Parts: sequence; structure tokens; C-alpha cells
Amino acid sequence: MFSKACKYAINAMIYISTLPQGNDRVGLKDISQAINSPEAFTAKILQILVKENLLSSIKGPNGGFEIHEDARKTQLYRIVQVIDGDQIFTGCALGLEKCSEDHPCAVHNKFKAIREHLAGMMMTTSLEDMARGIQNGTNFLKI
Amino acid sequence: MFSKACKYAINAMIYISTLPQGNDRVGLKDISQAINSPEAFTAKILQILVKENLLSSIKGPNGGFEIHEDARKTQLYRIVQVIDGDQIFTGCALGLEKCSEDHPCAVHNKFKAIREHLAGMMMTTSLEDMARGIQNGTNFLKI
DNA sequence: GATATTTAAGATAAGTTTGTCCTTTATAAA
DNA sequence: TTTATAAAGGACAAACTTATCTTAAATATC
Ligand code: FES
Ligand code: FES
Repeated sequence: MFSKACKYAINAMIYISTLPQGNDRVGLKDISQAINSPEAFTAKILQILVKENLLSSIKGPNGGFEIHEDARKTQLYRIVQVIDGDQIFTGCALGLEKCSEDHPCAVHNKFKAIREHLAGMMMTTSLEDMARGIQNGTNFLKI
Repeated sequence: MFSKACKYAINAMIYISTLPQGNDRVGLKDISQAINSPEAFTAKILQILVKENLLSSIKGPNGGFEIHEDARKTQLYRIVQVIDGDQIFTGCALGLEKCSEDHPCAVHNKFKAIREHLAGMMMTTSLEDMARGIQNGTNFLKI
């Protein structure tokens, strides 16, 4: 469904969102430990998220990553879009060049609903929302 | 969502199911033309489907592939399972070792419904069903 | 200003999926 | 029995994803 890069991105962003906003940032090491991901690969993914302004970073001592107030409202949809592209939300299930009503693949009618179900869910779910489940121990980021 | 191999497999199986049952079989060349897939790669995929008895093949002149009566009732679910495995139907969306109620990932509750929606759809859709849409020109296998 | 820390960036490697090519095997027809 | 045909199987190559390593840039603290 999602690439590994995308799964790491989502879990990392949720993890960072669980941390209190303030003067401290969280380091790469902490993040990849919290979500059980390879450190250097995670760094690459975070770089993309920083470039897209979904995440902010500061270099040097006491540096690290943080997510500002507004960015905590980011929808999971946006993260998938940035890391995997939106093929999953708009592409044809069976590989036709483009998904369309005029030239539907074999499963178009049945699949459309599922894709919309997924897109709707991801569009209406924010980092903030997901962070709550982690904070109160209902949901988990690793293992 | 699905691998290219899996998309080719589904389209190929649907195409073969559109052909009348009888003495003639359809060749690899015809199939890969009908679904616009690389010939040699398609051959590999068909080999797997033959091994799994979802498809039958005969070598030599007038040889080729065919799908018997019963096999036309094969659900798309089964084809995905054989080619891609059932990670998509049972695995965790965010990469946890296993999906479970006891140790749910951040999106587990919201994702479960989508996964079940997908699994249900694929489980209740057969080659036969899809072949009809192709036969009457409502749906398409390529471009 | 020097040093230590931490992310950014670039190069490279490993692994997986996708795709091709060549040889072997089975089989129908001449 | 020979020949032609078509799938099966194995080896290999290309492309993409995942992962690592090294160096550069930024910045806080001494
Ligand atoms: S055309 Fe295939 S999903 Fe719409
Ligand atoms: S635990 Fe992640 S989808 Fe169930």
C-alpha cells in the first residue's frame, strides 16, 4: 500500500507531534529509535519533509526536529502525497494510463469507492489526532 | 497498491476469461498484446498462475493458455494472494510486524475498515464477472 | 575563534522488482 | 521420425527502492 519510506515518514511525524511544543527539539536518533527505523534512511525522508515545510529542523547543539502548531494539523494525505506521490489516491488499480469514467478498467467501478474511502480517511486524519492515541498508550509506533 | 506483476496477472486472467471455452487456446503474444504488457515478463507471471492451477497451459502447436469453467469463478482476491501475497489484505498499514487489536498502530482503527472494504470487494469479484464488462465494451484492459 | 554537535547533502551499496534473452521440454502435424 | 510451434525454465540485466557511509554546513557553547 504505502512504501517503507512513507510508513517511516508517517510514524516519525506522528512521533514528533506527540512531543510538547517549546524550546527543545528531538534528534534523529530519538526518532528512529521511537519508530524503529534505519537512522540514515530516516534522515533522508525527514529532509524531504523539511523541504516541504511539514517539519522544521535546526542544526547544531540542541538542534533537531520539531513540528509547529499549524503543521500538527497536517493531514496524513499530505505526507503520503509528498513521499509516495498521489498515484495511490488517483491512479488506476489495474495500471491503465489514467483512471477515468470514460475508459474504465475492469475493476474501476468497484475500486473507486475503496480509493475514495482511503483518500477520505487520510484527508480527515491529522498528525494531532494520531498523536493523541500514542500519548495515551492506545496506539503504538513500533514492533 | 498492487505490483505491476499483479496488475498484469489480473488483466491477463480477465482477458483469457473473455474467450470462449472450447478447443482453442490463446497464446502469450495475444495476451500481452491484449493487455499491453511485456511478453517475457508476462510469461513468468502466467507460469506462476499455471502452477497454482488458476490457469492451464498446453505446449506445442495450437498450444497456449485457457481457463476452465470452474477456474472462471476464481476471485480476484486469490490472484492477488498468489502474486503479491496477502500482506495487502492482512498487514499493518504503517509497517508494524503484525496488525492486531492488542497492539494497534496509529491508523489501525481507521485503516481496518478500508482493508476490509478492499478484501471484501476482491473476495466477491470473479474473473467471470469482470470478463462480462470487457466483452460488452464497458470496460477496458489497456491504455 | 575553536570545538563539539547535529542536520544536509552527495556518493555508493544492497536488495527487490521488472524486464529480456536463450535453452529446454512438450506436442501437434507433416 | 522429423520439423515446427509454443510454453517452461534458467540466467542475466535494468530500474527502482531501501539502506549506509562520508563529508559539508550550520550553530551553540566554551
Ligand atoms: S480506470 Fe482503473 S481504477 Fe479507474
Ligand atoms: S496495526 Fe496497523 S493496521 Fe492494524
